[in-house]
Amino acid sequence: MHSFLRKLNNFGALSDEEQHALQTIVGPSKQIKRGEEIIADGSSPTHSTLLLRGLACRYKMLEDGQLHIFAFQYRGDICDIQSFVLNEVDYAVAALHPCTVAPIAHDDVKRVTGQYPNIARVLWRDSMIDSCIFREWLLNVGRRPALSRIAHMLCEQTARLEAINENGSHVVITQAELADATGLSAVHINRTLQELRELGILAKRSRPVTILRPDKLSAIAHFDGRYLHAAELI
Amino acid sequence: MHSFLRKLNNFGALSDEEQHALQTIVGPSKQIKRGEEIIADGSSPTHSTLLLRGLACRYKMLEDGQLHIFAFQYRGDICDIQSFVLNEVDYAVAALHPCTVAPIAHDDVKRVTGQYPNIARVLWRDSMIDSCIFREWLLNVGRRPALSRIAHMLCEQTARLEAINENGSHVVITQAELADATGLSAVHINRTLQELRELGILAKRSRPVTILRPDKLSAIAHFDGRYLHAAELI
DNA sequence: CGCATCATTGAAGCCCTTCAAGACTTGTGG
DNA sequence: CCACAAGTCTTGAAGGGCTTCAATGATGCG
Repeated sequence: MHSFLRKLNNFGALSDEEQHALQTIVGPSKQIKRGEEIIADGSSPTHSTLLLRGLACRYKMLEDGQLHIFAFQYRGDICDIQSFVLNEVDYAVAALHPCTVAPIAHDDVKRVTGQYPNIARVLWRDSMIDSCIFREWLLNVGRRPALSRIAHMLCEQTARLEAINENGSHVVITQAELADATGLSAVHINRTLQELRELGILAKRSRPVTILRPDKLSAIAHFDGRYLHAAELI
Repeated sequence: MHSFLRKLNNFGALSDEEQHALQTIVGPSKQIKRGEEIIADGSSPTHSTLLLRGLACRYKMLEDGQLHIFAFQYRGDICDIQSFVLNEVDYAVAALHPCTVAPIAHDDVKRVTGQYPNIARVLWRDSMIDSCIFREWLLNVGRRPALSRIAHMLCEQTARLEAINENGSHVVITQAELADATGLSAVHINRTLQELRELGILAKRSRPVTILRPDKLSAIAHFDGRYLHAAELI
């Protein structure tokens, strides 16, 4: 049913009963417009938010107005399980495309995880995969030159689309958003994408970003998708 | 007793019974020499490792031999709770100073978390704080110029020393290690530290790094320590 | 079919890197 | 207590990757 169930269940082998328990705590869905904020920075929501459709990002606003995106969220992702565990979020979530979201009340999560340790384990595991991705991004931003860095970002997003069975879909992220996520300037993103096109790795047309040679892209990025822990999903 | 208990207990208000359960699963401690590896990248340990004394770091080795440090660990930290939740670690842990460590068997963690949901919650919470720190580092590396970036790193490490009641202690991290953690070159770390000294923020002597004006350092770093979720500890 | 969004381009320059050598510090053994 | 080695810090010079600014061109939606 819910894509998040499929995702969570891949890890911990949830029983039917556990799956049912999880299904019943998902609240009524809601539409969010492109560009709208889903969760405000510094807020203490009483529910976590499940993304059912669309593309969202988690980001922080810096003191000088700069934006930094540190996660892209696809359907099935719980955008702020953190607010359950830590009560407060230290980031914001916004819709990059029109989204459908649904709330999961913290009280319900508490009850269900108390009753079924396996559910707690599976949610914990899901949030640890988030951590793996953060670390990989840290490496990416801290160490790799622009060409590899952007290649890596494209590889990851493609892998994540594949993991939710949207193989046909292209990465639809603007150059400005890519810049905010990689810590590069939009201008340099543009020039580097052109370089990838000239290498025959990306299609000439700039939108959507179309990967012609995933093998070469992975090689440039030194991409090893194991950190996504999504092997089971493909 | 164990410093990790004090740390965990600050969050979730563990009962005496729960604290006792946690205490009993800590295995016999072991000494690790400076520079020695504590956990190997890619390994699947059957226990997680608790740091009881010393300074360790988590890091990844890049394809070209570059090192990237993405976390410093102090006493009380569980270096790889991830291996419990995800079975495999995708990083290595090494001792930067002589360390004392103790194992916590995964089987015991599984038993105890199953029996006491509150313990699961508290461990989960601890690993989420890790995530908060990763995100902050991501921001730091991705966006801030060298001066702010290094200032931020110094602020964080000082705050963490204070959180474990080692106020008197100075940050004892070499310039090369700082470089590996901030994604800057060792040469530039050196020049930027000199700049901080000339500003009167750090003491003239280079070792140990001595902060004379924490207020100015925080201001340059735009440091807001709330993401450490250690307020209760100070 | 007009307007907003997104992508592209050129020029100038700075922040940071790399390389390579030398000075200082610290700990260890004689 | 001194000598030596290893580790750490410092310095200079040259250069490159990326940024900023500012303007123009393309795209696509209502």
